[in-house]
Amino acid sequence: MSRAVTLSQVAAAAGVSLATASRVLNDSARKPAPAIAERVREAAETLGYVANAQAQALARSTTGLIGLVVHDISDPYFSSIAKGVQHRAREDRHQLLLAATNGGDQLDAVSAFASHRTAAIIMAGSRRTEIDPRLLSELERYQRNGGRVVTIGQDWLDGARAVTIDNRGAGHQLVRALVEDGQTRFAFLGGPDDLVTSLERRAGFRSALAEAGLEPELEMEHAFTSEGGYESVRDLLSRTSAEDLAGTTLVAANDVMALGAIAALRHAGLRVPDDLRVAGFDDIPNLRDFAPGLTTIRFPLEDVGAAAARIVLADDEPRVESVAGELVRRESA
Amino acid sequence: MSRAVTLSQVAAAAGVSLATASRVLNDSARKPAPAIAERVREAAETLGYVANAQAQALARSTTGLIGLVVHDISDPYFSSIAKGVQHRAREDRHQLLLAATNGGDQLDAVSAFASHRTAAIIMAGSRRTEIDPRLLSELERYQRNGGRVVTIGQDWLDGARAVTIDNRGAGHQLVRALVEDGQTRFAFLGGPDDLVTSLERRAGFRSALAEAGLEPELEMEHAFTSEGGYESVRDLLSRTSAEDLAGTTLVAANDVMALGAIAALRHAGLRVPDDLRVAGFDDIPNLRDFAPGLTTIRFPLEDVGAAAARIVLADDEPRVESVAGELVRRESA
DNA sequence: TTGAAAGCGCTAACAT
DNA sequence: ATGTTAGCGCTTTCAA
Repeated sequence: MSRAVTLSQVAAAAGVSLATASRVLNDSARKPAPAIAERVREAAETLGYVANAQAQALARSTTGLIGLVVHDISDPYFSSIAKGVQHRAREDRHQLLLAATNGGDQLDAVSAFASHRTAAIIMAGSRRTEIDPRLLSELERYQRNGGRVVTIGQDWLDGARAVTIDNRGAGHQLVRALVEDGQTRFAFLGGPDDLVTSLERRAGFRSALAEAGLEPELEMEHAFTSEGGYESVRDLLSRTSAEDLAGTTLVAANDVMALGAIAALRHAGLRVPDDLRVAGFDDIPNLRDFAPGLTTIRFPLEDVGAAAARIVLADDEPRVESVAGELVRRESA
Repeated sequence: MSRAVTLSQVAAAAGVSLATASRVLNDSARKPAPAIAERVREAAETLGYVANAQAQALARSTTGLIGLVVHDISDPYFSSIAKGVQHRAREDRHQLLLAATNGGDQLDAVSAFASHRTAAIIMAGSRRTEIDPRLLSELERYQRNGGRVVTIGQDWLDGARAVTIDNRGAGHQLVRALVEDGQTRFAFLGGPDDLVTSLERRAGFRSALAEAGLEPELEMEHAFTSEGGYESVRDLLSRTSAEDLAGTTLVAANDVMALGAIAALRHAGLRVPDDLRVAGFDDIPNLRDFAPGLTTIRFPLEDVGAAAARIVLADDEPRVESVAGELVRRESA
C-alpha cells in the first residue's frame, strides 16, 4: 500500500492548494467554489485517489473505528450481536474491528484496540466472576484516554456504559411459567461456575423454584456450548436412570447447550418433551428449524448489539440500557 | 482518544531521544543499551504509554490490518470462515476489519478497507455471475496500490489469490453417492440464479444425474437461507402432492437451506428420510444437534478462512488453494 | 550507540 | 474564498 495517490498529487493536478483539495474531498464545513470543486473531484477521479484513513485519523485525532470483543464469532449468540453492531456501526459510518478471544485473553484484544485508537470498545464476551485486574486497568486507561466502553450482559465496568441483560429475571420467568404449567422436577444444566451469565440464570431458576416450594433435582456445570449441553446429559444419565429422570425439565443455561442436551437425549433414546423436557435462553436464530421447537427466553440479540453500538457512540443516550427476556413457548417444555 | 501519552513524553521522561525510545519500544533491528532500554520501558510503563497504531501505520506505510467482507456474519457459513480468518490473523499479528454487506454493496466495504490501507482483503461474500464493474475496478486499483486480495469460493479476480471450493465436484459426488444408493428421483432447491456457488452445485447435481441417465424432477430458486429452504418446500408442495413426491431426494444448495426445507417438510407432516430425503452442502457447525442428521458435503470452513488469511499474507504460498468436499452420510438421505 | 530531523498523508488554524 | 503552514505521533535515514 505504498503506491497510492496522495492528496497533494491531486491538488497539484487540479492546480489548487492542499487545503482546498482537502476541503473538497472531505466533509469540510467550508465549501470551495463549484468550479474549483469540480476540477479537484475530476483530478481525484482520474488519478484514482483514495483517502488515507490513517493519516486522517492522525490529523483529526479520531479514527472512526469501533472494536468488538467476542468470545467465539461462530457462536450464534455472538454472531447475532456482531450483526447488530455491524449494522449500527455502518449507519454511523464506523468500521468494525473484530477480536475473537476464544478463551484467550481479552487483554490482548483490548490492547490492540487501544493501540488502534478505536473510538469505542464493545465488550460482548461472557463476563467471569473473577476479572483479570490487568484487563480492568487496561480498560480504565483506555477510558481515561477518551475511549468509550460498553459492556454487554452486565454493567461491570466503572465509567463504562452497558446493555444489561436480565438473566436472573429470565431464569425466574421461565421456571415460573413451567411451574404454573404443572412441572415440579427441574435440573439446571449450567456453564462454568465462574460465568456470570450462567450464574444469574441459575439464580433466577432457583428463586422461582423456591417461591414454588420446590427443590432443584440437580445442578450441573459444563462448557457453555453445544458440547457442554451434550456432555451434561451424558453425565446426568450416568448418575441417574432414565426412569428416575422421567418428567424432569432440564433448564440449560443457553440455547446451544439446550440443543446439545436434546441431541444427547435423542441419542440415548429419550424423547423430548415426552420423557424429559428441555428449555434454554437466548432464542438464537433459526431455532424454527429444530424439532422439537425449543422453549426459551428470547433476548433480541441483534438489537442488543445495535443498542451497544448506539449508546457507546452517542452522547445523549442513557448510560445503561436494560433488556428483558420474553418467554417463547415451543414444544420442548 | 486525545489524552493519550505520546512517545516523546516517554522519551522526555526517560531522558532519551525520540528515536531511542522508538527503538526500545518497538521491534527495531537496533537494540539500545540495556540500561537505557530499561529506563525507557519503565517510563513507558509508569506513564501508561500505548503506541498509536495510526501513526505507526503512517510512518511505516503498513497497517497490520486485514479486511474481511462477508455477506451475513450471523450465517454459520460466514461466521465459521470468519473464525478461521480471525485465528490466522492473530497468529500473524494482524487485526481484523469486518464488513457485512447484507446484500448491500461490497463496493462500500472495499472502499473503506482501501481507505484504511488494509494489507489485504478477503472476499468471502457469495459471488454473483454479474459482478459490479465498479467493484472490480475498485479491487483492481486496490491491488495496483499494493493491496492483496484473496477470494473465497471461486478464483474470479485477476491478480488476486483464491481459495476455491469445488462446488461442482461436490454436487456431483453427493448425487452420485445417492444414486448408487438406489435413489432415482431428485429435485434441486437452489439459491438465486445468479449466485455462482448455487449454480456450480447445481451443475454437479445435473451432471451426476445425466451420467446415471436420470432427469431432475424439478429445480427451484429461492433465497440462499433457511427461509429460502423453507419456502422452497412450501412452493414445491403447492405444485405437487406429497404422494407424487414420495421417495424424492431434495438436494438443497447449502445446509441452512436444507435445514429450512426439513422444517417445512416436518410442518407439512412429511417425514425425512421416510417420505422424502434431504441433503445439503457445507457441514456447518453443530449439525449433530439436528434430527435427522443431515447428509451433506463437508467443506472445512474454518480451515478455508484460515487458508485465505494465510495465502493472502504470505509470499511463498501458491496463488490458489483448492478445497474438495467430503461426503458426510447421515440419516437425512 | 544515540540523536537530529525529514518525512508519512492529512487537517485545521491562521493568513491573505 | 483560497492558500500557508504547523502539527498529528511515529519511523528511519543520516550525522555525530
